[in-house]
Amino acid sequence: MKPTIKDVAKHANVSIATVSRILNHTSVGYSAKTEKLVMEAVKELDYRPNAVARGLINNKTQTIGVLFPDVSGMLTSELLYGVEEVAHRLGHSVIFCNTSSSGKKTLDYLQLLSEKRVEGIIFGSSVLTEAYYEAIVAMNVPAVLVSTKSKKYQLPYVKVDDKDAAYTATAYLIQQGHRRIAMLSGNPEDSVAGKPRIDGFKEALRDYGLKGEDSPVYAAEGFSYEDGRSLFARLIEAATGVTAVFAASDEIAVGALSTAYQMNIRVPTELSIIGYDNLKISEMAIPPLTTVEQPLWEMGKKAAELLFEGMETGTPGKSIIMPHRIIERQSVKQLV
Amino acid sequence: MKPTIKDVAKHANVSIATVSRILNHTSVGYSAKTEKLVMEAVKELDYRPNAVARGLINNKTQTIGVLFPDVSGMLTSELLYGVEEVAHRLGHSVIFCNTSSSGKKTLDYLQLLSEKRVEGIIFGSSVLTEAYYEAIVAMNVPAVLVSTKSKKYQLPYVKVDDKDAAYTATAYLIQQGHRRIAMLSGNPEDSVAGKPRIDGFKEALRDYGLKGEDSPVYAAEGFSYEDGRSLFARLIEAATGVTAVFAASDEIAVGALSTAYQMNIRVPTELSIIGYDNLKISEMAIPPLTTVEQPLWEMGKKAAELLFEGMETGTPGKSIIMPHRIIERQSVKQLV
DNA sequence: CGAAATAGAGTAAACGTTTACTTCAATCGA
DNA sequence: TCGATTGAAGTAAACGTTTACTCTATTTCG
Repeated sequence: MKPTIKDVAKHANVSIATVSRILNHTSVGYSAKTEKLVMEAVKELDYRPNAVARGLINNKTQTIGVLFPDVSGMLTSELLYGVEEVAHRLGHSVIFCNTSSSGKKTLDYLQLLSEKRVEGIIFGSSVLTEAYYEAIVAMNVPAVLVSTKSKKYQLPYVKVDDKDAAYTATAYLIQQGHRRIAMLSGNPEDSVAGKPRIDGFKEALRDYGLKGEDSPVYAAEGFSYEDGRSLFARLIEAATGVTAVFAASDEIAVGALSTAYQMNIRVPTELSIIGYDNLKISEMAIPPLTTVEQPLWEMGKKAAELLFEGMETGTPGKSIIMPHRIIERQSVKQLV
Repeated sequence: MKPTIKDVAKHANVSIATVSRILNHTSVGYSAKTEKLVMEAVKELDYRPNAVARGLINNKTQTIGVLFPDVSGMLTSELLYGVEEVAHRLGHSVIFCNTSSSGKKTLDYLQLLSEKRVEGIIFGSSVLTEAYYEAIVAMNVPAVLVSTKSKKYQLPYVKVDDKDAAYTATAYLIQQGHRRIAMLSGNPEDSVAGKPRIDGFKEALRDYGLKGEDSPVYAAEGFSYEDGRSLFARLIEAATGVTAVFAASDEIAVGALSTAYQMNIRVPTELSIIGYDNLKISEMAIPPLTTVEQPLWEMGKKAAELLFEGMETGTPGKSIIMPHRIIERQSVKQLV
């Protein structure tokens, strides 16, 4: 069995209260001499305080829960790394929960996290259902959303403005001289990454006086590479005279790139493509993909900071809209 | 404050012992009538058992720790998903620790996990130093290595045989008719992913009677995309008459692909490339990358299963060599 | 010099559970 | 009928800490 504070106390011939005070660096209550004695005993026995006992009495677990759907591992893993970094810096652990986009698993996890008495939760990249929200408020700990938001329920979020970012991407294409642009969208039912991006696309079209008929949007079920492939095939089949495409995710863009290659359509010579996310793959694509960046790592960090702020102050804190920007690489051609 | 078992007991007019028995489905010690009463009180108060109190008395936290360096997020995130899946299935939580390949951070985390009384640990994708090993045995809980191993220290591991896999890749190239093959290696000092792959490469060369001078190996510091780019540039500069290259990681392969594209070298027409890992990017590459697969998800699962087995039986369990195989895509050309 | 202040250290309660042990009433068998 | 058995339920100790409170010896100061 692992040594307990009692063993240390016995070993150093003091009371457990004294040991506790020394270990917690309570400013008062012991002499330098006994401190040395105790520290020696600690070394000797290789004593490690039991965090669960501590947690019980302090009512603090120094642990947060993070829930992500497994979708598009690249996106979520960057977010995760961001939150891990600040959690670690602040002395907290993170329990990682992969929801697999399953309602049951999410609810299961929320229950579990509640029992484990995590002090905060970060919920990422999927839409917040009523059941989730209820479960979260029932836990009575701060929560923050990352890369998602909810109009209906008041939880602070950190994300980029999807509509804005889509607008920026589209406007960029237009400024490069494109007049007929297709959008390859993810699920339009998705109220956070689906619809808003379509809206931003259309708004840019309108603002620049382009006609909607010339600039169709094709929508898929999700935002994956496979979706990108089939979306692109549909686009080509339709033989619209489009010169550029705005993909709602980098994975879609890369899928498009890939089938373009197979169809012998040269990018950007014959067709320009802009992505969305700035995942690592966009840099690695051939040609390197011009895309709109979401600062994922920073978003993870900000979300965690927001959460810890909430945990300290007891108030929710303000949502953060993260800046997005175009990363110019080589998949978009400037038209004369 | 959250309701405790006492509140439930009071509310149902029974003792806390009874509540506890009912909640734990102890087969005996209460009537159906009181059970119903208690369950109603639980509902009413929305009571959730406090896992930390439970953990204290049972000496079980139902939690494992997972340590990964952040290197190449794609690789580790797949592993992570694998372990998460089985951990969840078995009712355990996973504390995710990103070591950033830093010795200090790793040791910090090991200490923390020890204090949190995790019941097992999974250590992945980096070399096990003496200090780590000591820290792990000091915790006195089972541990398993994944995607790494240690000759010196006896911990069970699950990984593919790197030398074998490199051999397979090289032999494949040779069978496709290639006689001059370059290897783009990661860090040759790396005793798990570096040296063994080089050894496998050389052994295949030898076994098939090819001369080492015709088949140079270029080595970098790491296994990244950037490394792949510079490695490939060096290869071309050297103007060896090589017809195929074996890259020690998919990221290296994709880096090579990318600079080949820029240098106007057609793959696989002019040059064949085979990768290693079978990350998602290899499927997305242009052309789709032929590579040797490591079944990462399964490796994560196996590692977790091995760990839980160890936790139950109290004995370390047997290491597992996972199968590897060639995934044929389009980056390797068959020579006449 | 003696009372008050102070510093060092110990005692014990509390955190929310589980569980061995006890108590009590009802049922059973002879 | 009565002791033995059984089943339901309660009591209290224990898990490893923290901390309010207490005690004692020493220092301080008028």
